[in-house]
Amino acid sequence: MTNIPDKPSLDGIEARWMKRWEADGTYRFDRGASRDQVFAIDTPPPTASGALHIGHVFSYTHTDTIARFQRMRGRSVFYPIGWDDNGLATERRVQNVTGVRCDPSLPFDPEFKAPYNGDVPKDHRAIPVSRPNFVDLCHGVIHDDEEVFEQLVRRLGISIDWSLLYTTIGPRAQRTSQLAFLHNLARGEAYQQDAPTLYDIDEHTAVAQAEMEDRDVPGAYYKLAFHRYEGEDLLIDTTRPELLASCVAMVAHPDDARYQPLFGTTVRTPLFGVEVPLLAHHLADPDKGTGLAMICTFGDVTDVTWWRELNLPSRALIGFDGRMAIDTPGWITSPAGQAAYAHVAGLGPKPAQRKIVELLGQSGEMLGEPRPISHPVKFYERGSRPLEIVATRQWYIRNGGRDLVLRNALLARGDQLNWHPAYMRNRYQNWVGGLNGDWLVSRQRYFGVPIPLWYRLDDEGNSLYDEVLIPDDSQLPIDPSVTCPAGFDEDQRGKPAGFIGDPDVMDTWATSSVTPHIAGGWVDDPDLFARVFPMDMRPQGHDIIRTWLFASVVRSHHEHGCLPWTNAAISGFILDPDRKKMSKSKGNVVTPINLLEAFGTDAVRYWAASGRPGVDTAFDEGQMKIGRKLGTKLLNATKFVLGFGEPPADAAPTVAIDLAMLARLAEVIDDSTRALDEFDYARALERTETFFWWFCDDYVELVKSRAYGSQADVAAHSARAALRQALDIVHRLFAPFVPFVTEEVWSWWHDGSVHASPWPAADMPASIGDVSLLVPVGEVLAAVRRAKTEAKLSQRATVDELIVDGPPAAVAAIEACRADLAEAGGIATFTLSEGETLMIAVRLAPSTDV
RNA sequence: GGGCGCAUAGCUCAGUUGGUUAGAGCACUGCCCUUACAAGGCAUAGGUCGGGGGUUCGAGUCCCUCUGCGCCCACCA
Repeated sequence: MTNIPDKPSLDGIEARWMKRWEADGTYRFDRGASRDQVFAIDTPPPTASGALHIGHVFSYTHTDTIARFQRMRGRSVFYPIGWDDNGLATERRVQNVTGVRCDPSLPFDPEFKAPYNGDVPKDHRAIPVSRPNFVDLCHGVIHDDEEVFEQLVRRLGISIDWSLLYTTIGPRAQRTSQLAFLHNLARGEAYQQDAPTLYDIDEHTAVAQAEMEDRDVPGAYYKLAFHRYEGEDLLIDTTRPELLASCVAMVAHPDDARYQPLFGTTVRTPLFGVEVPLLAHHLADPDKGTGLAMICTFGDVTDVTWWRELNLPSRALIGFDGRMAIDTPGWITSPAGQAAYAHVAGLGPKPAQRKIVELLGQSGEMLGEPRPISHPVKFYERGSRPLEIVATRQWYIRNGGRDLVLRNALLARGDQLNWHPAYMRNRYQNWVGGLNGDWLVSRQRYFGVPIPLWYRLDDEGNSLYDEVLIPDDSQLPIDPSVTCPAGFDEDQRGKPAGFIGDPDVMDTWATSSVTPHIAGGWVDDPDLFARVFPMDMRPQGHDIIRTWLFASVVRSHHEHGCLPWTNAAISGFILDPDRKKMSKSKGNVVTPINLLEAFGTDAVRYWAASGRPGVDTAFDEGQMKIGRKLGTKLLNATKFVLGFGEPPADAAPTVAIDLAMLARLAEVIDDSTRALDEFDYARALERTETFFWWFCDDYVELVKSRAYGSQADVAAHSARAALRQALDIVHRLFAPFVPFVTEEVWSWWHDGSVHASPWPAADMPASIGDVSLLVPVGEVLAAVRRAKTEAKLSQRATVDELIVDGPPAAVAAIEACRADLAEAGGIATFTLSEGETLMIAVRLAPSTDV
């Protein structure tokens, strides 16, 4: 069958084939397949915020090329997708869209309606709503976002099986996440601890090490005088004078001769007159400032270390809202000190600092002017103010940060994983080797998977955190603020001798770290799970190796004692043409939908697939134009080749040049197959593309006269058979990269989808022909073209005489293609002789033009 | 301070165990309306492969070193 359009076109092919693939179930996972026949992908669940980022196009295309390749190789591809809709990103979006904020102290209002829908005025003050109302609003917004997002992802031609769609806030995800947590708890891998914790005072939540980043911010050194009972004042440099009231000690290095005589003595703090000891600790740096530091509870993580290792008291004053405690603390006993504190009580960090500096100036206990500096400060990656350290009870999962044996086991998992590209392994090792604590998984937020626990209350109504009440697995998912633990009644909630639900939700990574389990049906479909786990491939960006990848390895290591997948395929970032990372905050993001419309999906995918694994790639419309050209060329070349008609059934390539072309193609197949097996889609595309353009420009030009029938029938049949065989293979080699146009041209002469056809791995041996033939033949062809171009003649111009003199092998090769060359070049007399080196002389016909 | 990556034509990049005169595309220039394709084709030109040193018969490729750019990590008072 052939059904070739008169005017082939790329217009509208996306919509046509998307519809067809969906109707035919082309990408449907065959769940009858056994594990060894399955290729399972742990697709990154994007945050469905309504806008598709060019980075999605880039990385999802990379994964899709591998998925399509494996499908054509005969694997049943398990290719799910989910929407990562729980967590702070969604909460923020909901706040911005609807103009509310969550206040968990409020009661549920069944009549509540959001005041706005995306049109919140600038001066609007967020309306507080109850947690159940807030969660309802979140569900509404994400539902709308996800419909939009699905259309966008479909538009990319990503061959996921949409019947496997999940969300990270959905019941199955919640159940999976909670069950995994309870297993961690039962095995002792999850534990709670009341300890100083990095805390975001705007988002009102603790954050994990993996979510922190350093930012350089302006600050200043202030030189403060601490008073000795005898002798001169001791001077320290600090960037945080506002913490002076929380000072618990001073510290210097044990080897620091300047302070050695004073170790063990006490000094009085400026302004507040609190007596603190001068202690020795090796972390104090003699070269920094005066070599003397004040220890406050808590200015930074070093303070926490000192506090813990030197057994110091806690004098924390900064609350969860970042403000100084209202009541004057008991350790400030002097009237002057109490008066000073009254000035800063209730102030936030910045105003408190200004006030303290002002007071120190007045008292003369600040020496000289502040010296402005720029210094790195820890921030929550989504936060806007520096993190504070507050003591709070939180849940942790062991990740090797406090346990060398576990750390080494997890480092070994990193070695065991196949990284593409291999050097990405270093990011993992670097991160795991540098952990300084376990994974803090509890978040004081609202739209997430609840920590599925309750606590008993004592007779006074205080929480007994050691008496954890655990739900039965069959109850999951639960919200402990709604569901009641076994053996209790709802009216005992919050009452003495009753119970209280854990108010927190889990870190969003605590749920995304079990995406293989969510997608694979760990909790409700063990048969499916056995067919897909451990998965084959985890595609993701290098920026989330320390979070998503590492957390997933931790969970799988604890739960199954193995890796969750065998391969990690790491994509790079998109850089704008000035080579800056594209991100929303920089405002240099390109909206891909316009590109998809301007160039077509295949063209944009072509650009994406030319970015090598792991390499940050510049956004380049030029590459998309080339991709568009490739699509057009595939249409035209296919139309042309098929236009020669089918050779007789028993026809086969017999002519040397035809066999040589097929031999070259066989090499391309080998190369491309090997590359895709190693997840190097870019190399596979490049090889196929190079072949294809050579095929069109040289081979087809050379044999088209013969294919039309200028020579013997058997020779014509050889050309037609070779052309069709090559075309068939080329369509399949390109299919993973440009799925729409390959499906289009394939449909002209085949039943069924090209994406369901076998990968051409074993179509023919490279020994089918002699590729070395192609070199001298190509040189003759090029020489003839050059001569015509230099004479400013048309390529159709006649060559009076072509004289070729060369080594025997070259002469033999050219002799074998003599007739094709003569016809392609319009050569009247063709003289061929043996000599030392290849010499080509072209004598053109005298111009008959005016 | 530690780790990783990159540096090849004006631009974007290939160059896979070291092997003959270093490649492609885009851009530039010239030519060709050629019956698959003018939203095309053909061709010319363009590089001391970041600098220096070393190993080797031979180095863009391996080793050392320096420089520049980028990323990750770090206990940053």
